[in-house]
Amino acid sequence: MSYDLLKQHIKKNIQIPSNELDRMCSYFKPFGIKKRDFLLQQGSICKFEGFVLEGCFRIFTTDKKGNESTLYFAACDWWLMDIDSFMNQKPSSLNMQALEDSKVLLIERKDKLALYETIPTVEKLFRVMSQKALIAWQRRLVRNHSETAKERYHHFLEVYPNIASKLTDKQIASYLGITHEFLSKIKRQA
Amino acid sequence: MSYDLLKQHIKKNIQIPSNELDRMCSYFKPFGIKKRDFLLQQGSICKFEGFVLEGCFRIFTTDKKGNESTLYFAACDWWLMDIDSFMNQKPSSLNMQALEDSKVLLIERKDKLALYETIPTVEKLFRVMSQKALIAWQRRLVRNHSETAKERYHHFLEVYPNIASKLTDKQIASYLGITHEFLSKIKRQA
DNA sequence: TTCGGTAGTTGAACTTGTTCAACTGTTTTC
DNA sequence: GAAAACAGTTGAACAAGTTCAACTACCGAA
Repeated sequence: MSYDLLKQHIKKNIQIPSNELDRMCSYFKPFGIKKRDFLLQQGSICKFEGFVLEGCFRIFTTDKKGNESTLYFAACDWWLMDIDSFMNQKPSSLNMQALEDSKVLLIERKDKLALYETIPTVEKLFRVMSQKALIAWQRRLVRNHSETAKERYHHFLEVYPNIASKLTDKQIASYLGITHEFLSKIKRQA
Repeated sequence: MSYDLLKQHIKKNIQIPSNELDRMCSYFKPFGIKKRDFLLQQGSICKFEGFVLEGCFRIFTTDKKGNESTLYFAACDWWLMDIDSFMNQKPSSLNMQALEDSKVLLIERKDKLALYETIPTVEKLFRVMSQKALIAWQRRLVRNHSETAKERYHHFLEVYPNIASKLTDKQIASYLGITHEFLSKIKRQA
């Protein structure tokens, strides 16, 4: 059953009565997407949030100079959201691209907003998840400031071996904030 | 009245009945702290969260190599929290130091946790605030990846002129992730 | 008021990471 | 099955940022 993973995930974050959990999950609809297709593209307005069941996504942005910067990768058990575009209904600055054939559970904006109003536990869930994400972003910044690209590369391989194995070096480089040429030189040394 | 600023801040983020707002704020206690003193020190366990009324703080961490990395500055109308240490009651990796004589409103951990349980709107408030903070951290990462130190420096001055004016170049450099010597060289060019 | 500590500047040598171009091998696509 | 597109490697020249040391100026404490 495709909702099990989502339910497990939620229960890892908060305590929730099973009737509320069922009701919440009932708004999520399964959706399949093919390798290289985009779930969201820069410039469009985000009307959903998603939870990855299978496959892998890259969430990245392209700046004025044309450089791609990868914010994060989302494999199984991760969330796909563009909070800024979703909450404020403004054009997104993010791209969400499937790196392989993938399956997600999507919830529409109106349903999500309704859930916030009708099930207080949903507020708690996303408060807890957002705070955990904040901790991770803070750690990543400190790491970027205090470690060399080589150290960051090896740390990434160590912490996300499953995700790393699905990625090209170019994608990893854009996550680390270096050129793929330099990543190639790092690998030669190591 | 010292609670006005906090109340205004909350109402900017969510809608909340005034009796709930009053009750929530009643748990916050005024606290004064002198220049150079620490509200929280690396290694200790964080038992509070705070809201800055006056003055300015620097939130930073010191890594194994002895390098300081500044996560953010908190002036009037900003929050002081170490979510990781506060939620998980583990030793903090952060320092919160007053850069000038400052006034804050502090809420104790047990009161904050009780508020989450008794006033659902408090969950919403911190969900919304955390999500806004997440957006800011994501933007900062992209900026670090796509801009030079010089560009980041000028952007910082532009966006936070009030805070920047209270800081030494050393503190700004540790926020930007560069050495203070290099910041000095940037300033010479500009 | 003097002394010690910290902030800021500068230069020279060095390390880290970029850019560009050329080349190789592997996937896609038609 | 061929052509085109993309991923990865390498080298040389370059740019960005660090390190260390020396120096100046200022602020805080006794």
